[in-house]
Amino acid sequence: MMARSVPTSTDRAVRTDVRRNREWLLAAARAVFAEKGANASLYDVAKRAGLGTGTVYRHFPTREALLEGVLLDHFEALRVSAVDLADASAAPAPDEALTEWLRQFIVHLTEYRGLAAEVMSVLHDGASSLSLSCLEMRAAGAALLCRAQQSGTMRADLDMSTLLKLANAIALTAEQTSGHAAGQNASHAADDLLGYLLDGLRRR
Amino acid sequence: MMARSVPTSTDRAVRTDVRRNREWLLAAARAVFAEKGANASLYDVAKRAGLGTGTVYRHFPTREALLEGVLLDHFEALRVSAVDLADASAAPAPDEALTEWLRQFIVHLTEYRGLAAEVMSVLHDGASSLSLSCLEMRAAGAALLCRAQQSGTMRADLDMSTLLKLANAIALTAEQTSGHAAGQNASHAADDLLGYLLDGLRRR
DNA sequence: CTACGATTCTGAAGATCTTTCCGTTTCGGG
DNA sequence: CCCGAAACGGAAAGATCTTCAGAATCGTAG
Repeated sequence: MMARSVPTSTDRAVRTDVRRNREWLLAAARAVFAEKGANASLYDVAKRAGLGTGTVYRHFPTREALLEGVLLDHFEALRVSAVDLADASAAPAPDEALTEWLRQFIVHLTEYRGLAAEVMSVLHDGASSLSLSCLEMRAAGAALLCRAQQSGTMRADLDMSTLLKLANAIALTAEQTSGHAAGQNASHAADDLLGYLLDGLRRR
Repeated sequence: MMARSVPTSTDRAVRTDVRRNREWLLAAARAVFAEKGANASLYDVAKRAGLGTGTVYRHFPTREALLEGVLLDHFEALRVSAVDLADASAAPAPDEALTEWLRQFIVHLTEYRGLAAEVMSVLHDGASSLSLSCLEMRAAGAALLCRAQQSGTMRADLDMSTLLKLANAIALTAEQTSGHAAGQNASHAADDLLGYLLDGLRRR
């Protein structure tokens, strides 16, 4: 193993203030997005973090990058949840597990106003870093879909990509439907719509 | 009947240049939206029309108003189509008629890039003028839904509002999915998603 | 045909937001 | 404690939306 004591230009100890500022920025972004929606100005994020706008761009070169930073935790939570729900020992039936996971997916996407639309416009690019950062979540979710298909309750001619698109569409609709009051209303509307959709995706 | 020869302050002959400029603006908006998407700058619209930006705002106080002007023709076409499809004499079965109409609805909403998103964010305000301007189209479409429900193929607990929101979300999703190549790809993707959705909205 | 009043048009300016840039500050190893 | 590299701050440029006051234009009346 190469010695860590000979740092090169690409391998340098990360300054403590850099890491700290990155955390501050993510926390500020979460707070501002929750308050003003996912389209809040980056100036507001910088101000809330007590930093300059230039620092935002140093850490997150684009708005998309900042969004990705905020969403990574959500994707990881969804991945973990998918793994838990797929655990054969304590898990619910395959069909219920998939339903519950999609419900959670939609809850995460309606967390901030405008988030579903942002994710939508970026999730299906393939090349986008956001797309890559959720690959593991998609894989874990795909396992749930596969299980449901093998158990015979879900259509066989349904791929994970389409399923996520439909869930995304429902999140988008639920967000619009519930007006400006986020929370229970959106969740309830989303549950109804998801119920309709899943009925259509089940085997006859 | 009141004489037209005694114009009051509120009833005055519309200047020819005003009407002409309004048409120029709508034509320019259609061209620019088709070329650069529905989020094109209003400055571009003004420039294309050979008018100043202030003139855009005189005719259409908000971006939403301009969008409405552009969409009126689309809504009317959809209303006519709904009436045709509901015509008992030559119409297809209720279920197929509704499906076909929703397909057309989605085609119209994917005409310009970004249009579905704009409509989505504005259509469900109730108070918005865009929402009002499509009331007749909604009514005509609702007749199709009602027919499908009475014929027993569609669920009874489904309202027009929810159905349109879902169709809107699918248009949006399809648009994002198919990348930047509008046309057949988007239509095809949308057809798939709509098919899945409608399966869920049908009666068992 | 011309003059007049009301309406409309223009384009510069203010406001907001995104993004870049460089002088200044800060960190942490030596 | 010193120094160089890296990071920070915030002004400024660019883009877009929107407003406004003065200039231009139209339609009518004389």
